[in-house]
Amino acid sequence: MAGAAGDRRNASEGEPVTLGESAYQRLRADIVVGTFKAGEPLRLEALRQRYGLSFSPLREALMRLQSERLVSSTALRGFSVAPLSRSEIEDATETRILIESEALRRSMRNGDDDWEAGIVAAFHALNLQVERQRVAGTVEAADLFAMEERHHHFHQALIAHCNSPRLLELADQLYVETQRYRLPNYFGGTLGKRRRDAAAEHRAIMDATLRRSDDAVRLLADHYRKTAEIIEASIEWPTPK
Amino acid sequence: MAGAAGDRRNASEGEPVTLGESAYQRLRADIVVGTFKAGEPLRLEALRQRYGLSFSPLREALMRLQSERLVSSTALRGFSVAPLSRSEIEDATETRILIESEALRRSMRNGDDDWEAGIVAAFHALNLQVERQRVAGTVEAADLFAMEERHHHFHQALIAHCNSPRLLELADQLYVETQRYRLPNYFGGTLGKRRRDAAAEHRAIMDATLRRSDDAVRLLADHYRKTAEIIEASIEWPTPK
DNA sequence: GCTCGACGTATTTTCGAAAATTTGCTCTTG
DNA sequence: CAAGAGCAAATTTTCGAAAATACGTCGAGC
Repeated sequence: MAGAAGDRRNASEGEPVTLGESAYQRLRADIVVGTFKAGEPLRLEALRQRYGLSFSPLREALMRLQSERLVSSTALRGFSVAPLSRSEIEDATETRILIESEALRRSMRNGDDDWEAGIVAAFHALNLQVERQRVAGTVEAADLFAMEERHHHFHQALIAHCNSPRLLELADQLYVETQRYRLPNYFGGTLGKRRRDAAAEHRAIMDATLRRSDDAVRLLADHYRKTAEIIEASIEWPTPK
Repeated sequence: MAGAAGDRRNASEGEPVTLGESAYQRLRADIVVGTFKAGEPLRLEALRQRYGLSFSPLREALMRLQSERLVSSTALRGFSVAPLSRSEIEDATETRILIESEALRRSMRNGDDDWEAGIVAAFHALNLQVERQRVAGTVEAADLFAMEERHHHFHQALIAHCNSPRLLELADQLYVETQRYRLPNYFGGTLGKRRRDAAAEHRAIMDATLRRSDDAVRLLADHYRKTAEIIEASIEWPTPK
């Protein structure tokens, strides 16, 4: 689920062919999932042991992650997991809305039949997984990753035809950033408390998009803002805001 | 002019304290200025000799530059300067407009007296340099860098109070990307042909901004689009678009 | 004449140790 | 008792060489 889609590094992506690439993917996954908590220092020796790598590929991966705002560093004091804060979450959310709104508008303008088919397919695949999980009752980690993957695909499909490599890449980056605060929340177990009907929201967004209605943009923005609100409410912050 | 403003890496920026940082700055400058042409492969051995460094800091710098779209790489085939194309320029321009329009709107909403003063000061400093250059008649490289620096500062000042670290960082990144095609054009010598009154455009943008008029956003977008058009027209492209 | 494989070279990627710098501690001094 | 100098240990950063991989050339086979 992690380093897959939306990375323009290796032509048609795939398995990490380089140790640096693998370090990047594993580190990113560990940060997103919360294995390394926000603010925690990332000591090179520890990482070297954990992943069985040498310094060079690790530093390269950390450098990359820093550019993506998952890691921060100070000159000679090493790296640490980028901190989370209310304002960071809000900034990420609003930026994501800005990017994806524009991308969605353009997609609706350019989108052809394949584009529509892609959206419908992704939506269906997402719902299958949701159903499967609802029936099973339990939440395996593997299921969760499958969910995330399909959720991501759905949102990618919406904006796929915006015809801007930059917007697509930014959207992917922001997806990962927001994953960082969505995922720990799932694990945290406030799952039952969720009165939210995400499937309905997704369907509404899809319908409006296929209709080429500007409502789609509004619904998408609401979707993201609601998510952010739920997350912010479910975390007790060290120092307010 | 290069690695200075807008980099959140070392608290209050400053001199490169690390070789990796210095490699990053020098490489970036060489790419932006056109020392390394678009598409040109960046051989590590050559870079090692040129900068007198070892592989590790070089690779780190290249990794960073790749995240900023100045460099591209393929798994085991090394790095090269990211290619330029009409569509890349257009994408960069339109993305920049999207980002800075939003940032400008927010700045106009939040901006206080200090913000206004910063804009006026930056505008004045920019004009001083323009005047100095007009009088001198010649274009030293150093003057050009001073110009770029002040130009950058002016555009930063406009959006400085948008209250979004992400938007500011994206704007800075896109500034550098567009620098890449603006600068070689200056050197190229089509300078005399420029019928454009950039100073007037800047003044109009500033005035509208201080008035908190939505015209500011339109003027800014026009400003960037016009720049892109001029550049695109002045380059003969290998394969059309 | 063309394709394909083997081989030597060029280049990238990774490693482990050396150098440089920070951090924490102790001991002095005022 | 606070402030600071001086060390030792921990950590990051850099290096140069070793390993892995891609590239180009040449020759054999069809």
